[in-house]
Amino acid sequence: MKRIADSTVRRLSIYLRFLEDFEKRGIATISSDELAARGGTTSAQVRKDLSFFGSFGKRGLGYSVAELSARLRQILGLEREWQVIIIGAGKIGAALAQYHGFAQRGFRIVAVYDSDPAKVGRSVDGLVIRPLASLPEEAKRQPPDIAVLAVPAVAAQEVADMVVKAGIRAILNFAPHQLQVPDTVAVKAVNMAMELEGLSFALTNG
Amino acid sequence: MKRIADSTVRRLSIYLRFLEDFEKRGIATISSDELAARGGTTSAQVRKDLSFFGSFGKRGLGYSVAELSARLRQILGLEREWQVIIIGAGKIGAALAQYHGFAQRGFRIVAVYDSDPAKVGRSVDGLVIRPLASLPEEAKRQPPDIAVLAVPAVAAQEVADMVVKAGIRAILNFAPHQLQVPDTVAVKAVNMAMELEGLSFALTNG
DNA sequence: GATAACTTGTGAAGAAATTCACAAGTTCAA
DNA sequence: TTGAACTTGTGAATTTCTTCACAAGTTATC
Repeated sequence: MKRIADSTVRRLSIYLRFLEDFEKRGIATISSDELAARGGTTSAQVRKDLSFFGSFGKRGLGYSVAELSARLRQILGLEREWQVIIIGAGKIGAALAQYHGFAQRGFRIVAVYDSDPAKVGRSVDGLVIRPLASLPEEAKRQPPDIAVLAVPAVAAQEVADMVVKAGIRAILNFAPHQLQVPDTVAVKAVNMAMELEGLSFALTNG
Repeated sequence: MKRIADSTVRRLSIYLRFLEDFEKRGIATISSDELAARGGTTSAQVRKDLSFFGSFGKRGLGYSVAELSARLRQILGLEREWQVIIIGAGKIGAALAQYHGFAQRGFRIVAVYDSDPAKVGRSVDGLVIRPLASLPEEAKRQPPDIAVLAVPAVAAQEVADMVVKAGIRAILNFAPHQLQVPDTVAVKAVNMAMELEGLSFALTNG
């Protein structure tokens, strides 16, 4: 398949969210124009994005909400459940562990790790915090799909190396540190400081 | 000034982080090549990004770490302090309020709001949670620069409208909801669900 | 069944972002 | 002073992404 741009995948995610909204409200069909209006894009963009994966609409009518959202879930790989581990049981890590929005969308948090002996053994939202050192062993027995890194910046690279070595091929990084990983590993970064700086730039140069 | 791409601003943020690292380690100069290697980009990209704002380097030598980081801070608007309010004192909101990394970079959290009477009056990290209804009045007296939205998706648009009406011109949105705001208002979204779906896509189609 | 009003899917055009490639400037050593 | 080794800054080329524009298909109405 032709390489799909990151921006396209992000938009598919947005479309899916709207479609699920429409589904709940019992709306059966939707046009690219309506879909675009909500997502701050254009109808041509919507159609182009979808066209990479096939043609799902009916001319003159639009898209079946149920069908398109099912196809998007399939495209995004959301038909299965993903096993997620959280590394770092600090403020952010604990908040993530307790946030149930993930599980609702098929991302099941199966373990929380921390390297601080004072935290190991405590529970977060029903999950006992495990020692980080046990990750390699445990990952061998039951390989997680995605590792969420909620550790301090200085530790991030080291932990990422460990995660990669354990065979995990996707990382969601909350640490404000640019990770170096082999390109067989997918990384997404959530960098709040960077977003704030983007706002600062906009306010300054707007 | 020519419009600066979002991607450029994000990279400036990344460069600044490295430069601060180098500054701490007492390194005086750095080449675009070294800067690029850390940020997963190319030296040409670094030079092009910087060229939008002037020419800060010395041929044959590179960039002065101290000078370039000062210029980047200036460009990004980080020379002043920004007043930030957090709306929503749930798990995420509370974690953000307690995260001191923001303050270190000049984003000072001045207030936390929530609409839940059960939460109002409690403290988070030394800040008393205020009733959301009092925001318009308080914003008049002391206008915040940035509002961080950590509210449920269903409430996000309503809260955003309120924030915009209160004269705030920058929003960092943690709610998984696409906000509609006038284009005089800058919005950045941190959407963990979307990032996870991006990873899911990568794992599925990688 | 004819017409009007929609809407999709997609090549082609256009715009935007990235990379190339090189003149020009700097440093260092002999 | 010369030459070798670097490195920047930037037009031009290239690649990538977005928008345009329209043929072709669908539905509704009379």
